Amino acid sequence: MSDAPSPPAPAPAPRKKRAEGTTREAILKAALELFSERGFHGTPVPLLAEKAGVATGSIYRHFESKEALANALYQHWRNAQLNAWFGGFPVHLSERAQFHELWRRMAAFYKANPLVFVWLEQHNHAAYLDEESLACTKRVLRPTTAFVKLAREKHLLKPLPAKLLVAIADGIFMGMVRFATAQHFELDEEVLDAAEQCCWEAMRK
Amino acid sequence: MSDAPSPPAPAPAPRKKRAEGTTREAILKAALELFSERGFHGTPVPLLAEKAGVATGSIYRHFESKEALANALYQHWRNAQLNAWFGGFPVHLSERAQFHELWRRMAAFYKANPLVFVWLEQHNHAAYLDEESLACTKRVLRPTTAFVKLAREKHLLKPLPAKLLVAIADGIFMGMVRFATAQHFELDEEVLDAAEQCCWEAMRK
Amino acid sequence: MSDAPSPPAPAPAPRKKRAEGTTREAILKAALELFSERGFHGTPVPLLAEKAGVATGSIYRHFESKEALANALYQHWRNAQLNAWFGGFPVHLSERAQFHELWRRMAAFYKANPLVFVWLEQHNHAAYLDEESLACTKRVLRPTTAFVKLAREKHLLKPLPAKLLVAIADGIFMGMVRFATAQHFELDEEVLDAAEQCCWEAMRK
Amino acid sequence: MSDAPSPPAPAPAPRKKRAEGTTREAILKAALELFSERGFHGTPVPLLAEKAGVATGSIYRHFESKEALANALYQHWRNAQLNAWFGGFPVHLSERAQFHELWRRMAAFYKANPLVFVWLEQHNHAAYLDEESLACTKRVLRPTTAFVKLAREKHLLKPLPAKLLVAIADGIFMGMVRFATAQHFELDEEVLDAAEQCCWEAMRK
DNA sequence: CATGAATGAGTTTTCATTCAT
DNA sequence: TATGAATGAAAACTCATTCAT
Repeated sequence: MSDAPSPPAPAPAPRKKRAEGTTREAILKAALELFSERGFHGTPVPLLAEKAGVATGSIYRHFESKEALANALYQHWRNAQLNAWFGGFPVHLSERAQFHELWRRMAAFYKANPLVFVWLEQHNHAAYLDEESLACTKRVLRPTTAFVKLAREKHLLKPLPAKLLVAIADGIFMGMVRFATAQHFELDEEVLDAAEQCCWEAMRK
Repeated sequence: MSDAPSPPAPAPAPRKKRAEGTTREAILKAALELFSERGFHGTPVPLLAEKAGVATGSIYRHFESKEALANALYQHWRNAQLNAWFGGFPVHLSERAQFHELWRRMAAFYKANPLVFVWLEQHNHAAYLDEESLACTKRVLRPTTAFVKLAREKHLLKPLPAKLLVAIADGIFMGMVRFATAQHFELDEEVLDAAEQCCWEAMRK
Repeated sequence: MSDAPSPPAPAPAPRKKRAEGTTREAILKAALELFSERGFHGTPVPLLAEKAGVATGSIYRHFESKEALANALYQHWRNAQLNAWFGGFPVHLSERAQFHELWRRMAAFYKANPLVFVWLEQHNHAAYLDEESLACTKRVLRPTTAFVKLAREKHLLKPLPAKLLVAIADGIFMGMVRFATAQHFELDEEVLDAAEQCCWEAMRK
Repeated sequence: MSDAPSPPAPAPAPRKKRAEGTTREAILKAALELFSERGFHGTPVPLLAEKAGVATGSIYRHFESKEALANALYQHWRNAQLNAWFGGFPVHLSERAQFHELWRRMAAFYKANPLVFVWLEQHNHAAYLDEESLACTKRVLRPTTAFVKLAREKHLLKPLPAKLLVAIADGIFMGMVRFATAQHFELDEEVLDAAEQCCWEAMRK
């Protein structure tokens, strides 16, 4: 009815200026590190902000919600992956050579962004991923499946469901990555080539 | 503030009667379902209690904490897995036959407890796992690695690090499972055998 | 990828036990006082909890959200008002006597719950009120309007829209209440009767 | 993190040009609309800025704080009201005629600024109003009270406290306004005259 | 004088855990 | 041993305010 005490004193704030888009990038970078280390639900936003070197509130200036941030991150990296794996792919090569090229690209992408691979694979079906994120996942799977189908038609690969072959290849790559991860993220040429050979022999007719 | 007459009977506390040990199991069952679906941090204890059909407080009668519950669950299933995979294993068979046997057992265990596989694989290095849980993981890995080493020594498998071979085999199995899950069909004999063959060819010299 | 520090230590908590329904009542009481004093948006939930003598979290055990609390409060008091104004109303009396009776009841209700009247009137169209709350408002208006229509038909009141007459009467009552509020909530018999007479003369033919 | 090339042109800061004083007025206009619709605490400054078509920071170029803005707005309109109600008031007329004139002026002011009336009436004792704002309120009340006292002395009005009579008249006016608002029609002559007559009969001896 | 990203305290809400019954 | 209301610290999110440009 009458006078209620006004809030204590709305606090000032030191300022920082960053180059265009830098804040967003910093947040995405921190999110990748923390999400892959501790999981989505295991990562509090303030921790994320601290790691990104920004204030908690700034997160929400760039992303609608924590969930939206996770989706943006997911889509960003799925797209980057799609590009790294298939951008300007040399389709004129023989199937075996194409496979080699793809394997190399996958490895290169992993080496450049070791956390990304782990995160993408582990959070495939997380409840917080939206339609668009799931669509991105499919977009990456499509060319792989197409390639496998073609090679299978040419009787180079086993007459198994293309998706099964893809799943197996993916599994082998993931196994190799896990092995590398256990060895402190070192993925040397030798292992890479060996795993590629394993994979090819797993699939080939 | 007072227009509803207070209820005449003070409602005696309902008490649920359960067979011995059943409550604990109901909790573990609910935990498995929820943890594998939503993750550890994504699963509130009250929800867990509801799914288990017990009161929230009852959880703490059976487990020290949520973390302790997760570890108990993890250890329970790692041990079950160890037993299912290697209990009374026919070590007298040929390596190829042993591999076949193992593959079959892995599949059988997966079919019997599909969620377990998913959960165990995904939460390998989670922060909430204690020493004992990690020890359980190693205990499962040991016989597999030993088998691979032996077969490799006999020049049946490629001369690669045993851990890499194991990781690859594991990856293929996981790929197969994912494939089955994605296609919404039971892991049938055909796919199972095909994947086994792929796996063997991946590893063999 | 590896061990993230588990949360600091999830804090214990002293307990309190209250009679059935007491907590809810305490919350509603505190909410009435604070909402009418500082408005809905001007009242932080922790303050509300403190005033109610409960923990912040307890609010959410009894109400879905702050908004739901406001609606529950609103509906509670609108219903109480309906009952106080019209419960067992002596419809056999003359119109003038009925008006007197109603005026007395309105005053009695105000005297018993001074804050309620103010709050109900001021927050009539607040954005946070739901369907049911608005329906409650209408339910209170209906008998008043019906009474006015009847008296107007008997040529006791001016031939004006019933809703206008009701609005005017309501306005006078509110004016009286504001006057009383300014005088430290004292609403003495004299003022009450005088205002009643004013109101009747405002409406009568 | 880096697959999009940074934009070629660094985008020069857009600057809005407005006629002198227009920005301040745009802010006040937006504030009136939002404060009367959602209340002071329910209106975020960024929303206000958006509605006013200015940047958030610009608000603080024209007003010390949100609270200061509310007070400026309040005072602005209380003064406007004072002027509209009593500026050059024809004090030579008979009391009844003066009352008619006042009623007309009140209605005219309401019609010209419907939101103002609502806001002024509802936020009379809000905690964020400062001394000066409250003084403005009193300044509007003074001539009304004086007029009522005079008329009462001349035995034209009931021998009641002047403040009660004023409160009643105010209540009737508000009731009329609410009625018009609820019926979604303009305050027409007919209703206006009828309410005036009601009000006079409520107060007159 | 204008801008709007950045800030961090404050707000709403959740949830692991306790304990009187 | 089971219950579930109560707790309060921490989570997600908001917003008044500042300041580099």
